[in-house]
Amino acid sequence: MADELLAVRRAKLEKLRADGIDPFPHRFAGVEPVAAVLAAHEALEAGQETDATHRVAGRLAARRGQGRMAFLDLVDRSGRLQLQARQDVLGDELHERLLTQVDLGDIIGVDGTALRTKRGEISLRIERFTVLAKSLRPPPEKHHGLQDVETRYRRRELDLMANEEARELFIARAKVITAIRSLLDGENFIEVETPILQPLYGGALARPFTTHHNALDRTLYLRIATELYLKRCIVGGLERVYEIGKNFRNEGLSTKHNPEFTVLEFYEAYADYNDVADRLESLVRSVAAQVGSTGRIDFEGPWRRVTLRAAIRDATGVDFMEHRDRAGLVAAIGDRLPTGGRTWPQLVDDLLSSFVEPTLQQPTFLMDYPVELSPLAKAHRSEPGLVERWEAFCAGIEIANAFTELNDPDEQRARFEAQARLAAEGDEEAAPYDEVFVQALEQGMPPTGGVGLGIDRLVMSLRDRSSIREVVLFPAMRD
RNA sequence: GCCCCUGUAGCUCAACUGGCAGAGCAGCGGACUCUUAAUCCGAAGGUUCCAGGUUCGAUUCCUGGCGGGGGCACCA
Repeated sequence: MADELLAVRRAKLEKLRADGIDPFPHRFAGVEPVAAVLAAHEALEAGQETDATHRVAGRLAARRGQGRMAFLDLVDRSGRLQLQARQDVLGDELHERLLTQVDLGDIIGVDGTALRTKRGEISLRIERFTVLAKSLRPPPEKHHGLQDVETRYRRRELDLMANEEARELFIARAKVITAIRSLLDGENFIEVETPILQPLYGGALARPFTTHHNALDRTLYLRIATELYLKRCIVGGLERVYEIGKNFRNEGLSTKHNPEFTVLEFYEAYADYNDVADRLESLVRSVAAQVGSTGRIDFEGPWRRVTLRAAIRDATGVDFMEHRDRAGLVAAIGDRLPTGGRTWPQLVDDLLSSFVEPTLQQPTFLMDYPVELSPLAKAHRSEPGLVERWEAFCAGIEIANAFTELNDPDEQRARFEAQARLAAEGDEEAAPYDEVFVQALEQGMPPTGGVGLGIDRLVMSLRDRSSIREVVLFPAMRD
């Protein structure tokens, strides 16, 4: 059957060629979005015709009627426009060609005149049409669209052509990134590009992808974060920098994790974590206002700010600051979590992810983390054992992470040494010692606040999607 | 890596307790000059994911594999 469908379309392709029609012409200039045509004739009354001509192009999505008059739906990025095909306008040959050689799914260009049909739909009467690309495979079902999740992820082009909400989502995603750039540029941030291929990875605790450079005959890593290079830009005096790009982490896939994911990081000299919290909050609020939010999350109001300590204490009764030793914390947790083999910082993280994170539906900052979890953050100005770090959550997942950046090179060196000890104990996610970065700090880095924001996760919350695969065009899939 | 669910026509979905695998859309032939999930008539379209097993008989039950979804683990 599949072969039959393909053969029929190929036969039509050959028929077009036999008739002297190029089924894959090079260009079609002067196209208007269909939404512009619809907007221009909003005032027409039912049955009213015009002499206004328009040129549109897009994919043929539906066809009604097979006789001397037919209606077709043309879809472009801006929307859907009904076309009216009349034999008395096109002539016998062209009308016949349109109805028999052109298939649903073909890309066509149309010149026509605007009217509103007796049934009230703004339409374009086809004066001329051009096949712009013959489609040799059948499109997804016209009414139900493409539902199969696997096909939607693996063959995103089919999802995009069949499902308007998929198009809307990825257009919205683009607007999010454009809005972020515009807002940061307006605050005198400069956008930089730092290496994706790195001789040493850093800036987060994660396992990297490893590759090899032949000419240099050396191992390179795909970055897991942009943090260390961006701080070197701050050391260099760029003062306000940001980067939007992919990070890569060689870890499991889940509804919240894709091995490559898009992150905004920005760093601001002379600011601390409170300043950058204010900045992130207003940034996301503006983005949400510009792009719109379809979910139940309210980005408008002030975001809740609570310490990590209080959040865990309120949810569990466990105050990790009163149990700075592993044994004490294990005793306080009791049988609520498996504690075997977990270190003290891991247990704090477990408490957070099990009992606090799922409850954080509306935007919330959790402030002040144990130093053990944060090798790049500056010690808290008043709370011993804590660092000035926050994470922002909404819809039960983390969307951002920020520090008052550690700028004391000796302290940074000591933190790296602590990580090196963890690595020696077998922790594959411990941060490697980065001497070049420490030397950069030795040049002197101003007090700095920095933020990482997960763009994929932000789009998830703005468009009410529960899987990161819904917001990544081509998510990682098994072969 | 573990657990649960899942895989049927190009697409969207059916198929009772194990008894000839069906419909809509799309496609094909035909009718139709205001349709819009167009309508009507007709004919067609299947390796039921793969490999085994049980059975007179398997889409259905069992085992294994592969893909997908969800959860756990892991992880910013």
